[in-house]
Amino acid sequence: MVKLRFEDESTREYPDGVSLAEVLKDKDKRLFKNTVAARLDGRVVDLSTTLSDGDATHRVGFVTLDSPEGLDIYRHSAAHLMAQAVKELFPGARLAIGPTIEDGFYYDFHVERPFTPEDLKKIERKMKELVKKNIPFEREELSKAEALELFRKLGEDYKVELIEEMEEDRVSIYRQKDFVDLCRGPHVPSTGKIRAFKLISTAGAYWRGDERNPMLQRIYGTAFPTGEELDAYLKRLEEAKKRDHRRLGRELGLFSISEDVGPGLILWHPHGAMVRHIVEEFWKKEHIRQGYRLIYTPHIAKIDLWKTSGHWDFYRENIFSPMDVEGQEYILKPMNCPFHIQIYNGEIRSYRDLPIRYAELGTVYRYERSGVLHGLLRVRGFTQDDAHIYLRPDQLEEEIRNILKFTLYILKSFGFNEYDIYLSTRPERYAGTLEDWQRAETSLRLALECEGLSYSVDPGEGVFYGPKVDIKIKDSLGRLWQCSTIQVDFNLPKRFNISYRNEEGVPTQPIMIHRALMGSVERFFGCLVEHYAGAFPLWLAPVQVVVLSVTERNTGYAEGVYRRLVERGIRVEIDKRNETLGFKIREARLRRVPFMVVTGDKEERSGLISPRSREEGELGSMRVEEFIRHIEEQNRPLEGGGDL
RNA sequence: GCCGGUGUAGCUCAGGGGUAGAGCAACUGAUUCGUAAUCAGUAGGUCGGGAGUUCGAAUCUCCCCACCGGCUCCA
Repeated sequence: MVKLRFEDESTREYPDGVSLAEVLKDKDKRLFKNTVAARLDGRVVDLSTTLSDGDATHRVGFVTLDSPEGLDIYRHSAAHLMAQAVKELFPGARLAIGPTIEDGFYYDFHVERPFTPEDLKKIERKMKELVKKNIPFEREELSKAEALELFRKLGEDYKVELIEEMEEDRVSIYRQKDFVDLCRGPHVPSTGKIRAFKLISTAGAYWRGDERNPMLQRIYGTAFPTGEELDAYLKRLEEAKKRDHRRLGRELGLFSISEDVGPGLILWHPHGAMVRHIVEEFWKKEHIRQGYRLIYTPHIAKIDLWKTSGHWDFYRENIFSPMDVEGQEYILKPMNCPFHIQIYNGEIRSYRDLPIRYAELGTVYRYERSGVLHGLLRVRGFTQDDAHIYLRPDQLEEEIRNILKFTLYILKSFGFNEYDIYLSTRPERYAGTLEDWQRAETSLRLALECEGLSYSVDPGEGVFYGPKVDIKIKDSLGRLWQCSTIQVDFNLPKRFNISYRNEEGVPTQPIMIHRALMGSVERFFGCLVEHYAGAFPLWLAPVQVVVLSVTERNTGYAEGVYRRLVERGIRVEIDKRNETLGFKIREARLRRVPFMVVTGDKEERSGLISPRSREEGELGSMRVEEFIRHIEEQNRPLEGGGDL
């Protein structure tokens, strides 16, 4: 007999050899349909797992489709289903890996010819056939040697490679009829369990993500418990595309990229430029409040500066080719730091001067490979909201905490409350001493913890010159873009041999911190557009108010109202075209203007105006002064520009 | 850079070997209108660029360029 204790604390006994599926049917038949796996003594296992006598009582639970864990198992099984279909249609295909990802799964194959969109349809049809056949997922455990022999015989050399690197001596495989895959599992009981799925796209992907390896063909797909949920997901994707900053950038007159100018180079149109201007003004004001000194530096400089900094050695593939100036080589700057160092180095610094904080909206140019450009989010010329801080070791911890607070304050001011934080630690090749690194990593960690932030650690992903904290923001399709970055640098101070005089008057090397809060103005603005779906809050809106005349009779009155708003510094436009009010409102709404002011005969007679808000609709009639007060109250960053 | 896809009017898209179409936008005129599209007319394109096949190419082939989705890389 097997003794089981369920999650509801009830216990029951079953005969030896009972499977968890049978247990489930006995325990709760209704649950069966939605259950994909079981939890046995804390491990997630297949429902087909059989139990035999044991001294202890087993703890048993069930994993259902409505849990994230259950959905993940379900999607992983869908990936196997897809692989089975691919193998049936393309017997020469070799299997690589097929994990689940957020919202779906993929599988990588080595094939002679890349998949076409038609192939996807065929594969999808084959998957449906296999679902109808309701083929069981059968688990089998083998020794490593047996597994190697099996996959060698099958010609699955990627699997062989994976097994060879495994540390365990036993591995598990899953079979669906003739299809075999190396897999830890668990899986749903049979293909018939998989109900709603769709293959989304194909893409080339390097084996193990290394471009020196062969390129495999990846198929992305997704699966949901029901067709309705799948449709809802696909619809959500469509909706998200409407928030794409590239689309809104054109529709709202924010920016453009011209083939004649060159890829990755941004033309800021008046509305986009206005938002940028407001963002930059806010940024400067806040930096001055935080004790930064604003500086400006050139766009080109002699190449030697970059040789000294090490960028020419380490970063050359991203630097545009040098240009010849009177026999001297100059380059477009890919980074601002060497300039800031020059300014620091311009005079002798005392320990009393530190920390020195130089901030610049510094435009840099980097050669990015053509396939990686992406609207405003990945470009070849961009403006970093850069700063370099020179400080004594004893100041490191406090300064990092201040920077982190400042960063979060800036992000919050623009409405960003969701982001992913990463701490990247020491890589194999590094500059500076182990002690330096430990101190810097601890400071970064401590700062994150003091702010109560959850973060992931990217071990060994730090830059060679120091550890860093990055904050990434999601775009409308959930892709992450690194914006804020705080990097400790032990390298440049040494390379440029910068120093301050310590208390004994001895030249001492300061630590340098690079930091960008928004990352780059372009990327940040792109994220901002998607975050607000183009509907900027009042303080950022390029046009805050549009005055709408109802008929041509009212033009004069409308102009008067318009002038009064302009005089108060409100960003206002007037629409006195010979169009219906409905038409003008529609246009202003499509432009996401926060306020419209209707001025018709009625208003003219009473000397009032009828404002309409983007969010709340009609606000009723009021005096111009009252409306202005309303606007002025709301015309500020979300945090109100208060103290940190 | 690599894999796949796409490129037709300012925008969204149809057409698919016999020399180009719609809607919206633009322009002109009429209308003078009350909270998401008033009506009518006009104009607008060497079909991304180049080469080739052909009597004839926007359409077929090749090479480039740009964009889109991934991979790699990154703010």
